[in-house]
Formats: sequence, C-alpha cells, structure tokens
Amino acid sequence: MNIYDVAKQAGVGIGTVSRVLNGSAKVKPETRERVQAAINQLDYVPHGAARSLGSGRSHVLGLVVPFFTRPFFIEVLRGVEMAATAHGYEMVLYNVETTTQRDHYLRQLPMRRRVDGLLVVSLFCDESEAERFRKMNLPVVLVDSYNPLLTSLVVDNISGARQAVEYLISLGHRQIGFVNGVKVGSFNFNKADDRMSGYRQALANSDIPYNPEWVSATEWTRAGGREGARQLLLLPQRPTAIFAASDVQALGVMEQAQAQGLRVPQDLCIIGFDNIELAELLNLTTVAQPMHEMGKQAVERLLAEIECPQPPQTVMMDVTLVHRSTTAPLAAPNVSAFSTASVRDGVWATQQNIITEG
Amino acid sequence: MNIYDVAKQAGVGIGTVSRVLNGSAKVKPETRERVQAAINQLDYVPHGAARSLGSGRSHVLGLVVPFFTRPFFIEVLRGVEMAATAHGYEMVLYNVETTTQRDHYLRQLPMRRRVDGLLVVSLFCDESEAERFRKMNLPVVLVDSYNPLLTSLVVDNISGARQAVEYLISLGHRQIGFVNGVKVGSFNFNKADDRMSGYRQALANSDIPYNPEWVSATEWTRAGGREGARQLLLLPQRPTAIFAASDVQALGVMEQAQAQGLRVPQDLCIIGFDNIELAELLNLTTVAQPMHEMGKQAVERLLAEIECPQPPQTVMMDVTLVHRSTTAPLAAPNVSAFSTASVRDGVWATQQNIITEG
DNA sequence: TTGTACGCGTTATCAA
DNA sequence: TTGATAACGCGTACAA
Repeated sequence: MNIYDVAKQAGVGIGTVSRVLNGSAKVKPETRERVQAAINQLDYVPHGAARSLGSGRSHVLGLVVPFFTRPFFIEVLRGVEMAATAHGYEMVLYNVETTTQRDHYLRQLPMRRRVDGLLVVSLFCDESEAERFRKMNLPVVLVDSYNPLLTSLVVDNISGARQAVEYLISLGHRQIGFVNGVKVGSFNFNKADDRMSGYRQALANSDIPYNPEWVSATEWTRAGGREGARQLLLLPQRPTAIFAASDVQALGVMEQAQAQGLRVPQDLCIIGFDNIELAELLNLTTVAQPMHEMGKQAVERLLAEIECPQPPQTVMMDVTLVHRSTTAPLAAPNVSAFSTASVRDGVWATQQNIITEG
Repeated sequence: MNIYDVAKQAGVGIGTVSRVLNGSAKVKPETRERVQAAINQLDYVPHGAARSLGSGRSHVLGLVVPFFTRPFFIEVLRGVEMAATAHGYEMVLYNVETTTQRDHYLRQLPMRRRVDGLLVVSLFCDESEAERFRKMNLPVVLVDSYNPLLTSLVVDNISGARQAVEYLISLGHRQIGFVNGVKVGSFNFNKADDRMSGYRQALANSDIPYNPEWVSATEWTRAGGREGARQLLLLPQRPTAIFAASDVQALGVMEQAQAQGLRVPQDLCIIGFDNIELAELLNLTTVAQPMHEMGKQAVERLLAEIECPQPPQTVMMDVTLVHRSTTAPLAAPNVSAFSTASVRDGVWATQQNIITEG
C-alpha cells in the first residue's frame, strides 16, 4: 500500500499524489479531490522513513536533556512539546545522566540526521562540538546554556541570584547562606558559577563580607539541599537566611530546618530558584524562570534555523522574584522564638495566610 | 558521505561494510578491522532513515501518554526510558490532552510505521483500534489500561482501593469519603470504575452502607481534589477519612482540610493512590504502584512482540499500601480537637515524628 | 568470505 | 498542470 496504489486508484501519476500530499500549489482542484478520495478510501498514510530519505527532512526534533524527571526540565519539556506539535514536529527524548551519555548524544547522534534539529538543555557544549554541528549543518539551539557559536537561550542567572540576595538584605539579613549546585562533569556549567556571582555581587553591593563558610555546593537534589543546609545550620554562627540554587534544593533546606526545629520564616528565611509547581504549593519565595516560554522560544528559533541558517544569537530571558511566605523581615535576636506569629505557623499553616504573590 | 565512501576507503564492497555495521558473523576479522578503521577515519554514521527504509525497522518506540507532565506518567516514562535506551531504542513522545489528539495518534500514526511499536499509557483503546493494530502488524502494549486483544499491564485497582478503605475501617472509621477521578472522554477508562468498585467492596465487606453523598468525581488534579474534598467536608455529616483516587488529588484534599482548619490525621485521615515522590515528601499514606517497573516491563514485552508476535496477555501488577502519617486511629468523638497531639502538628510538623513506613 | 544488483517509498527534476 | 524517471542510502538476496 504505497503511493503507486493511490496513483492507480485515482488514475494519476505518483508525482501528482506527492504534490497533493505536500500541499503543493500547482494541482487542479478537481484532480486534488480525486486523489484525496483515493487516499481516504485506501486509508493511505505516507511512509515516514521513505519521506525522510527523499526529502532529507524527518520532522523530528531531538531533545537532549539531563535528568528529565526533574521538575525544571519537565516544565521546559512541556513548553517544547506544545510548540513542536503545534508546528507538526515530533520529539525524541535523549535523557542524559552520565558524561558518557552526553558525549554520545552530542557527537554520534548529530552525524547523520535522524533529527532535523537538536535542542540541548542545561548542558555545556564546547567549541569543538559546536563547530561540528556547524560542519554537519545541524541546527542546534541551547537552552539554559551558552555557547557563542550557537543560538543560546539563557536566563539572567547573575541578576536572579543578586535579586534574591538583595531582597534578603532588604529584609535585614546579614548572615546569608548559599546552597549552590555542583558542576558535575559538563552539566549545568555556567549556572552554578553565575548564581554564585550574583550572590557575591549582592553582598558586595551592601558591603557585607563574603564568608566562604556560608556557602556549600551540593547535588541539585532534595537530599543535596538538605545536606548543604545541615552544614550551614550547624555552624556556631549560623545564617539567618539561605538562598538555594534551585527549588528542589530549597525543599531540602526546608526539611533540614524542620528537622532542627527551626521555623520558617521566623528562624530561617529561604529563597529558591526556578519556580516549579511545588514552590507554589509550599509557598516558597523563589526566583521564577519562564520555563514554558523558554521551551517554546527554543523550538521556534530552532525551526527558523531549520528553514534557513541564522546567525547565532544569545537571548536573555528575564527572571522575576516571586514573594511568598518563606521570607520575612529579620526578627530581633532572641525574640524570634516568641514572635507575633501564630504558634501554628509551620510552612503549611502559613500558606493560606500570607500571600503576597504578584 | 555514505556507505560507498566507506567501502572505497576500505577497499571493499558496500555489502561488507553493511555486514560490519550490523555485526554480521561472516566477515574476516582482518577485513572487519580495515572497515572499522575507515568508519572511524571518516566519522561515518549510518543514515537512520535509509536504514529504516531498507530494513523496515526504525528502532524507535512510540509513547502515547496523556498529560505527560503529571507525576504518575513521568515515573512510568522514566521506567520506559531506562529500558528503551538499554535496548538501543529511541523514544518519541506523543502527548495527549484532547480526544482529538488521542484519536489522531491511535489511528493515523500507526498506519505507516515510523515506530516499531507503540506503548499506550492510561488510555482506553477500543476493539476497532486494537483490530487495526493487528491488521497493521503494529506491536502495541497497553500500560494501566486493558484490552483483551492487546498485551495489557494493569495494576489491581480494585484490590488497591479495597485495601486502602479496609485499612481506614480497621482504624475505626465508618464515615469514609471517596474523591474519585472523572472519566473524561476515553481517558483512564477502567481506573475510576475499578477504584470505585474497590471502595464499595470494602464497605460492603464490613456492612457499612454506601452513601453516594460521600463520593465525588473530580479532575485528576490538585484543584480537582480540593474541590471534591470541599463538597464532602461541608456536609452536615462529614467523612472522618477520605480516600483519593490519586496522590495529586489527595494533595488537594490536604489543602482543603488545611483551609477548613482540620488537622491531619487527627480530624481527617487521608489516603492517596500512586505513591509519587511528593507522597513521600508530605508523608501521605498511599497505595503504591510500581511505576518504574511498569514502564520497564512494558518495554520488554513490547520488544519481545517486535521480535516475534506474541499472544495478547494481561499482566496484573501488585499494589502495596504504604503507611505514612496522614492516617491514624479514629479519635473519640468530641475529643479530637484537643487530642494528645502537639499543637504544631500540621502535616509538615508531623512528618518527622510518625513514621511507620515499611 | 566478498562483491553486485535490486528494492524500499518518497521527493524532486524535467520534459511534455 | 501533469507524468516519467532519477536520486536518496541502506539492507539483502544471489552470484562469485
């Protein structure tokens, strides 16, 4: 059951069927109808592989993403999915959890085009790889990562971190901890560095000395955040507020605070980064990234590049601080334990009361 | 840069190159090495589409899943991804959010094999569709759904629901609400019905009359769960415990309890279904499904079917009740408001104390 | 064990 | 506006 069958059934040549299939302009309406009827009658659907082979286009986008089950990536993925299907593209998922996998996907996969383009999320991409993409004529867009040779969509991590810490300072905090993420292999390369820069800039702007003891770099996980917080909170001179490099880590910080009997926000203020769904649920103050929008824009730029080569471009997306109830003005020392807040003010208890989200 | 270039470079015919590429037995080690060297030297990677066209195999698995961002599906997806890559298969994601999309993917997509097999998750599949798959010789495995003509992986939803409700009864509850999920179009067809059956069976087994007022069917979302709980909890005679058809809905129930000032588990016990990551985090008692395992098994059965046709089989996976801290023995009436629990016993506060997970 | 020729189902290019 | 025909790159009989 192929294009010849349809042609025969409709009494035309295969060229005409192909034109109808691809919505080519030059075909008489009457003929088109006849072909269409034959197609419907035979339940004919073109063969994808043959089509790819002939046209050099697969209408498939490759998506290289680390740890795709993590909320941040899921949200980006969602934006990608919506945009891709809207434009008639399919999406194949390459999950990266090891450096080997990363190298494999970024080196082998592009060589012969099973995909029309590649979206690389949160993965560092070196010059030689970028150069190879160019040589192969494989359109690539980076999301949450940067390379001068490739179109890159980044959020302003420095500014986001700075805003978060400046907000804490404005609340009266001076002892501000930072639970950063680690740079594992080639993952999340600039992210950790940039958020660190933002943290230090904010401190410097207010002439607060930088204290390396108040910084820890952990896995980008709940357990990591928890461990990081444990280190900071057991110091003789502990931070009164902690900025975490991701919401997931912030979650771990909250758990650790809970475990040590510290109330949030009275005894410890917490700010996360990302604004995943859970952040809203737990009323976590956080730096919001436009994750859906990033996915969508990435697809659109990639498709543009597939249509015709574009000069590499770096797009900076804005972040916004979302005020929720894990932050509050610094309580006067030694009074915090009996502050004005209700005794039931756990994280969950406050959630219905203090909503300043805007 | 194709197989001919490699052949020329190695001084052999393309047949030999092909044999090397596909690990065919009959090739002299010396020749193999020469070909391999040429492949490496030219950075040659075979063209996927051409390969598919020639062999009739794409090494791609289609994954049709509704609302893939929801935790249950993500977990299944994760299992699928691991198994698929382990076997050298790629994975293309078809997200379904409307009946139109469902029909499209289940009717058009299979017609001409871009994929070697299809995994359909939580979607009802009717006889005619199953029949069509058979006619097309397209291997299909159903996950969390059932059709007699197709290999189906299901969990025992009836038993799971029954276990949950029986547990509540064993704790002394007699007024047990049920926040079920709706059957939207062709989504989650049997699931809602089966969990309802389990609920009613448990009641019947203990001679507790079924009270339709204590049942509501909502969206499978947090907002849905919340709305369902609102209906039940505002009744003059309100339930003392609520069983929710999914963890996500249970979350909504928790929120609503919180909003009405009901303490969990003293004033209201809650059991969910699925055991998503969040359930552990919030210490929600729930019925656990082996989500990763389902994804993995599904892939393995699908691959087996791709190798050679198998008779349809229904595999029942076990569920297990996970005891956490949103359930407790029913407090004596009128005492619950001043029970022995600490005043700070919100959901979060209890989480470190009452852990009976096994 | 190796090389050759053909087929897979399209798209694209021409000439009509 | 249409039909014939040559790619597309590989797998695979079949012949050597």
